[in-house]
Amino acid sequence: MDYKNTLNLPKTDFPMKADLPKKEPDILKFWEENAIYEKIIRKNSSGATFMLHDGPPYANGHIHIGHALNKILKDIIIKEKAMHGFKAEYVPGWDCHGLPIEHNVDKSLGQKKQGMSKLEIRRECRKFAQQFVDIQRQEFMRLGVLGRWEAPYLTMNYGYEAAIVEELSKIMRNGYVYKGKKPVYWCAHDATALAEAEVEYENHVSPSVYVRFKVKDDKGKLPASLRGKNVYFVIWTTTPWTLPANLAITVHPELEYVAFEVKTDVSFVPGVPSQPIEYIYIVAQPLLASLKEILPGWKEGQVKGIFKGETLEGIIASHPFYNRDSLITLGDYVTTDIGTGCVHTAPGHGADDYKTGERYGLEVYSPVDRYGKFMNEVEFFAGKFVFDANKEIIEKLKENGALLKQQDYPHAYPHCWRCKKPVITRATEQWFISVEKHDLRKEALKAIDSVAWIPSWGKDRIQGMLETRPDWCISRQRVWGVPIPVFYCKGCGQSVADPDIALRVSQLFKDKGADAWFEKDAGDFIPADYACPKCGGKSFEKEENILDVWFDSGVSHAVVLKHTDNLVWPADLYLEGSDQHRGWFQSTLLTSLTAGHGVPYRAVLTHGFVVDEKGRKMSKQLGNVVAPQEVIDKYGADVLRLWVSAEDFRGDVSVSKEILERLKEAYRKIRNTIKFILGNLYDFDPAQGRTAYADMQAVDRYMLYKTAELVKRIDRAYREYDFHIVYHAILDFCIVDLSSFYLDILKDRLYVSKATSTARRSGQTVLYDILVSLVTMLAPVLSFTAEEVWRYMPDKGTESIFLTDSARHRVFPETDTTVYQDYGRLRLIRDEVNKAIEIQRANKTIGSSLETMVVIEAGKEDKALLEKYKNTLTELFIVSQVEVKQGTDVLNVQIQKAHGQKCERCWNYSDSVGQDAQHPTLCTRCVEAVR
RNA sequence: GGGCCUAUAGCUCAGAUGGUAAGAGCGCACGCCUGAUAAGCGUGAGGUCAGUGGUUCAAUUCCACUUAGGCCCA
Repeated sequence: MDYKNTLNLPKTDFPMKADLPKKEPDILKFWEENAIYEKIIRKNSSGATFMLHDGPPYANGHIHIGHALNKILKDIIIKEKAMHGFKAEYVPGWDCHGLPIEHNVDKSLGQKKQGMSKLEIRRECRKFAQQFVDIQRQEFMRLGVLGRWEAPYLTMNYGYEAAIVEELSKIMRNGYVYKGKKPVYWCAHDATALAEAEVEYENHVSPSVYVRFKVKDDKGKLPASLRGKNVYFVIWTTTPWTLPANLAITVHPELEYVAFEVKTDVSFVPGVPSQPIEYIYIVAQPLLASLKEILPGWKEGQVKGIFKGETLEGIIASHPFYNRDSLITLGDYVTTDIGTGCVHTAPGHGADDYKTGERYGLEVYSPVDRYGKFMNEVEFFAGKFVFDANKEIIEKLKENGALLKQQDYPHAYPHCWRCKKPVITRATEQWFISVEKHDLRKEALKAIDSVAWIPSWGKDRIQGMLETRPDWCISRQRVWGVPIPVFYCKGCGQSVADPDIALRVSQLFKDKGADAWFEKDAGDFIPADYACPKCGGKSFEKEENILDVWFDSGVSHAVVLKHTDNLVWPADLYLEGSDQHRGWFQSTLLTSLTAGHGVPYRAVLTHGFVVDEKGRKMSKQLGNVVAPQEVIDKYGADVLRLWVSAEDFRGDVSVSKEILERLKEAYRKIRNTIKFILGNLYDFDPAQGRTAYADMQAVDRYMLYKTAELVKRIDRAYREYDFHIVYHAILDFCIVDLSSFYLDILKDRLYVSKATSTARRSGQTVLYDILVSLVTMLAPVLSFTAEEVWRYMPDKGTESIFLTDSARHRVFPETDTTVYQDYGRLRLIRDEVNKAIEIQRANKTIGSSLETMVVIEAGKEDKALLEKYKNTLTELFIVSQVEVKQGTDVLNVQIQKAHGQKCERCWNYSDSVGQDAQHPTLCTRCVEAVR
């Protein structure tokens, strides 16, 4: 007789091979066709809300692995909350305006763009953005992310565009918006401002000059020994044409500066007789050596004093050819790579210069027109094109005895990407949001105190940034964006930034979007009776600038959370990469505070960036880029999701072939464990077949305790966003507690015992509870697999696993502390037994552990423990016989050959084999089972 | 150059107000099983806790610096 047929071997159709890349699309279809996301929301409609507000990715190009990381993290959180009854909506969004898109459109339009109107260009941009919204939506959905994909928020939606203007009008009304000047890259040939991304660095030879500025008033800051001498600051610049706009000289506060005496034959000064004169020059000490080589007469000079840069602050020097002061200022951007350590500063012609000027209250002086020509007010050079003026300026310096040296200087210089001509930096009128108005900076710093920053250093980071950030320049000289709703009086040029008019503009945007700005005239937006507050004029023209895209996404908290069904303001959580401390977290906070909303988020969680196995960032050059699509095609989205969960995302997150291979193995282990459990529940009906807790075997109760412990740990890890703990704890549980312990032990009982016996049902009851716990805990991470498993459950309860309430399945009211402690020790003894068996295996005396009898000599306590569980020891050790003897406190395990015959059915060795005439090859237990 | 952060076995992660805890799982090696089978089980080998210096009776754990790397600025 073939007794194998009398065993209860596992049976299940749940496949061992996951075949995720093939299977996942079917599950996606199931979710979509059955509106599972909507059903989840409906199920939780009376629950507490959990509002995670999605940061909009830029609708430009395909998603990369960083996007996948971010979206999967959000999805894990949303699903976990939803499975605990929270009303957790997820409305994804996209950032649609801005330069990068305009760029791409420019590129594809090529020459055609020249003849196109702004409206036409905007239409192209909208098309481009929409195309990538659709692409990215598909790519995000493929990751298994559930959400309101059919109605995402797009910053280019008409309603959104209108709302942007509405928010801006609130900020205007509260007095934060002002007009100022700021230097930007400017192409004099095309008469247009250029963005950072629109300049290309090309080799260029500039006429560099060393120029001396005479100290006019040292404010008592120079040593007395220098008093009455000819003291000069020496600057170096490669743009002599910016000298007419010089207002300051900047030194580094921490650097050492020297007063260097040079006896020069100043024959280059007309009218000065050829005789040595002593000059004192102030330059940075570390640069002195190289300057000695360059400047005539410096080799023989002498250091007459040395002082720190910060002591020079406030000294007044004279402009080399105008009757104007040049203030000595401090700036830590001054370097000692090249130059003199004293930096010519023209706040209207450079970014650093501008910041310094701002700190010292200097005018943003930029007397150059849109064609790069000096304005009329510029003495000597009026009307001259700046690059042509270089030569004349150098002549003027010579004339005035201010030029110490001139030499050509080849370097990389920014050029216009379109006309390829060198660009200039020129201050133009810009709109700003002031961070000082109404103590906004202080308010913002106070606000971040009330936010939970995870990890905690996120607060230090944004705090440092807020403390030093300048006013927010919100205007851009571009086409693809939301216009700044202000006007200029045609009569007097007065700007009109009126919040009420802005609100009217917003109303008009609701139907046609911001395109209305480009279709209509100023008069269509301004009430007919409106008069210029300055001159009373009644005709106006529209502002040409558009808003910084950071403003668009910055107001999403108000636009989306306050105006979308089921969403609430403020957000419970923002979750983005750590680069957003400067970006979205700040633009959100500032727009919210200035518009009068308050603090827009309760918690801000950040993740690091995806790097390779060596911790280096991904780049095409290094060839270490991992595309999410490739991972999905090769391993499946669930393995990608497992990766997201396995890594501690608070730091940088690495991905590599080995990491993915390890995760694939981990996935298979989890899957196989589940498959085994499912296979052993084929005849189990949880409604009818449950064994009462009191009737369960000790090890079963122990496992319930272990599971309860795990559940507690996992729920807490989810709450604290420690997903890598979820991963490790579940994987370890599957390997250590289930596969190599409980499941291994249980096989004998499950296979051999009578199908309906309490021994077997007790195990099945526990297996079932473990499975439900496991799969519901895994669902937020391994969403596809969990959904698949759900279909094989003995009592498939809900249409989708995400419609079940995890908490309901994770209640373990009865836990037996004694059995828990006992089994803790028993497992250690089990380890000892295994070691002893292994020695015999190595000796080739035995193969299977069932061939053995274990003799344990134990101390008093262990002996008592072993006797207590005497009847279960063979099962625990998976051996045929166990004998316990009194020994010393040092455990001694002896392995002997088991006595009796091997039972043909259960493979245990027993003296009872052969006793039954009908089944001579079976042990009594099996005879019972078979009968 | 500045701000913030990271650095424990090949991989992913634990760990300690500073001292008898340097741990887990995977991978790897060797073996067993063949009734979870492109599965399962057992045993074992892997780490100067990035480096240097300091504080201390004692540091991988505290401090400083260095190196490598990341984000944001410049």
